[in-house]
Formats: sequence, structure tokens, C-alpha cells
Amino acid sequence: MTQGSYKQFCPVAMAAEILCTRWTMVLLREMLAGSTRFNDLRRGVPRMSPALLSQRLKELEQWGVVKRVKGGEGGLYEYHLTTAGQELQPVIEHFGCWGQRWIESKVSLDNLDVQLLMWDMRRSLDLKPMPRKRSTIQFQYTDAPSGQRTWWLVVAPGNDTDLCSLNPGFDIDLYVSSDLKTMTAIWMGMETVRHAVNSGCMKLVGDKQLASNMQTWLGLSPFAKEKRMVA
Amino acid sequence: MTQGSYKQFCPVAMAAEILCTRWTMVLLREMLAGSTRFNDLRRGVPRMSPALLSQRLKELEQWGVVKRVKGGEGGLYEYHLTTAGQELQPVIEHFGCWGQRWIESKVSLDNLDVQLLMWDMRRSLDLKPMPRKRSTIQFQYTDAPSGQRTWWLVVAPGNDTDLCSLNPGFDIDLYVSSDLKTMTAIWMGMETVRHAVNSGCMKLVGDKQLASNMQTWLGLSPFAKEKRMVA
DNA sequence: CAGTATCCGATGCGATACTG
DNA sequence: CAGTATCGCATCGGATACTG
Repeated sequence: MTQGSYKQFCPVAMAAEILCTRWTMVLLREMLAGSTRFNDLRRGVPRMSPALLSQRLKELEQWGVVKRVKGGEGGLYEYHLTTAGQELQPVIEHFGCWGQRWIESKVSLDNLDVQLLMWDMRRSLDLKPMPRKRSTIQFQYTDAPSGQRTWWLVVAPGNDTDLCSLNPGFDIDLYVSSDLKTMTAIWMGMETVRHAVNSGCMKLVGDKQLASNMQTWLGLSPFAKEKRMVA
Repeated sequence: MTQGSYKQFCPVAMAAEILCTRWTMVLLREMLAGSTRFNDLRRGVPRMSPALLSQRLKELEQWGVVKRVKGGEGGLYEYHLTTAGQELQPVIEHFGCWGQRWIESKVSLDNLDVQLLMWDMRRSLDLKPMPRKRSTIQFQYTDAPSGQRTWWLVVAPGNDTDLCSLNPGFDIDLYVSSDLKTMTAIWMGMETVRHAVNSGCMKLVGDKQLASNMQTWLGLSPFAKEKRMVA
């Protein structure tokens, strides 16, 4: 919504006034995914300016969708969804499923974003098939903007997974290298690790075990299972 | 969305680019409700300018959501939802249900719009409890803008219901008069005909039968049944 | 870390009028 | 009926820098 109210009593119109402002649905998706801190939200919505993020959070708070609370430790602020906000989960989910089904994949694969991809991947890793020790996996994107070519995921049982854009200095258990489009396609469920490796688009070097079950420990996008309806 | 693309591969972001432009969700709601002709869409989205309506329809056509086809008779153009468009039905429905549950009713009742109300009511009338002859019902809104105070619904079995803003000249079977807020509240399921009449906010004069079962033949908003969570 | 302040440009879109 | 054309303003929001 660019300007003003629709002045319509219809609930669809009223909901649209709240939800259809720029970045709002994307922000809510990140909140529903679990981010609560300002800078975590920034990482999940990298192209949104901090000024606008701050403004949107305030608006959503006014609408009763978000609540700003002092976090337990350190007294840092956190943004939580209210009950009304949590009930947006099916709305966002339908949005995403519809997008996955009906928006051409080549359009999706034109909108690559390393930082967002890594941030999303970090969240969905499945630790169960991984070794029960700390593992460090290095991702190298041949075609990413300089300064964003190399990333590290440090996975340790019991801890939150760390995403680093600077070398954390640990021994690397697995080196993954591919172009950004390939990794994104895998994440979106349009491609598989096996096929990407066989076709030479992806290279895995290091721990055999980690390499062979990468498709398993690498969780996919929440929408990856939705069947695509268009080429 | 005010400007440009989100440049995010996430399906939520991509869907938002298509759906979260001004008026788009409201327009889609009207199309899902069954309107196909340009001027019918205008009536359902009265405050949207024809230029913008035309533009949105073209955009939706490009996205494969809408298809412009020559209508059977007269060769007039009609806008139909594609399969992708029809699959937006649950999205819109969730939007509306969420709005009905969580947006304060006093906000809804600040956004009164006679024309839209009558157009929506016309669509949802339930003919079964009505006499099996032509009935004309006059609605008088004491507080509507001048020129929009009086409306007529002409209901005839077998025909589409006609909505007139000029006196069609038939004998009136039932006179309904109330303020706009009362009728809107009834339509939205926040109020009942009986209660409005008893409290003096609504007057019914004419055919006893028609008056007594008005709550039945007057269909309500598709979202009226959704339980409100806030005062 | 968690935001604010400021500035300015692009453009979305509202209003109105007009056409085939 | 079914749109198009034009104009101009408001405002949204991107970029950048700064603060407690």
C-alpha cells in the first residue's frame, strides 16, 4: 500500500492495509521462522533498511501483531508475535505455497541472495545425520559478490549453529563449492545434491560421510515440498 | 509494494511482489466473488480508479493470474481467473478471516461505504425464504452522502437481482431504513436485524413476512461467521 | 547491539477528462 | 460499456551516516 487507507469495511481490505505494505510479509515470514532480535531480523531481510524495519515493527506493534519485550538476559529487546501475529502463520504459508507453485522457477533463480540463503540454511539444518562432534563446513560460491564468496557453518551438538562470513579458524570437515544458482535450486527443492555433483555443478571435498548424506542434513526451504505447476 | 523487486528468491517475497501492490488483494477478492466485467469490478472496488484497475488487470494477466477473454454474447471482454488465480482463494480467505478476527470492529465501522455494501449484499441474497414473485426492497440510509441515500433491490425468481440507485418505479414491498453503520454491522455479523429493530436503529415497514425473515434472506458477509477476538 | 536522523529521488497512484 | 491519456503531487522508502 503506497498511500492512505482503502476506506473499505471489508476484512480483506483492512487486512491488506496492515499486511500489504512493502517488506511486511517478508518480515513476518522471518518472525514466524523464529527471529526475535533486531539484528537477526536484519539478517533475515537483508535488503530492508534499518529505518524501515524499525518503522514497520512499530506499526505492527500498534496493530497488535508484534510485541516489544525486554529479553531475559542482558535486558536486550526482543520482538515477539502476539497471538494475532501467530495466527498469520497460515496466511504466510499459503502465500509461500502459492508462490512456489505458480511463479516460474527461472524468476526465483534470478533473485539470488547469498546472505539470505545462508541465513535460511543455517536455520533448517538437520543435526541428526551429522557426526556427534563439532563439524565445520565451508561453502564457496564461485560467482557471489566479492566479500561474500565464502561462508562457514559451525555445527556443534547442543549449540546453535553458527554462520560465519569470516573464517572461524577451525579445521574444515567438508568443503562445498558451487555456483549460487545451484545451491539455491537445491535449497528450493528444484535440484538435488546428487544430480548437481554428477553434473559437475557442485563439488564436495572432505569427510565422506558428511558428503554422502548432505542431502539429508541440509534441510530445505519450508516450501520445497510444494509441487511446482509451471516450468 | 511501492518500488522495485525484493530480489529475494523466497516464495513469500515473490508472491508479495505480485499480490501486495495497492488494491490488488481487494480486486482479487472481487474477482473470486464472481465479477468478471470491467464495470462490475469497478462497482466492487469503487474507490479504485479505472486507470489503475486496467493496469492491475494487465499485470495480473502477465503473471498468469487473470485471463482476458471475449465473452460469449456481444463479444464483450471478460476477465477470468486462471487456475493459478483460483488457487488464490484460500489466500484471500485467510486474509479476510484474519482481518475479521483481529481488526477492531470500530475500525471496520469507520470505513463505511454504501455503494460497496449494497453491491456485496446484492450478491449474497438468499432467495429461498423470499416470496416466489418479484419483490422490491427499498433501503434508506439516513446518513449516507446525498445521492446515495436510497437504493433498491429488485429480486425476481430466476433473474439476477438488480441493484438500483434510481427508483425503478415498482411498488415497494419492504422499506428498510437505518443508518449506515447499523446495516454494515448487520452485514458483518456484529449485529442482528432483530436487535437493531428493537433498539430503534432500524425500521422495517411493509410486507410482514419479508420483514420478519429479513435476517434469513439477507445473506451476510462471507466472513461474518468468523469469531471476533477483539472488542 | 539497537536503533535514529536526515535527505532526496523515483514513482505510484489519485483525479479528471476523454475516446471508440 | 470498456477502457486510455495526461498531469502532478505526495509519500514511500533507499542510502548513508550517526548515536547511546
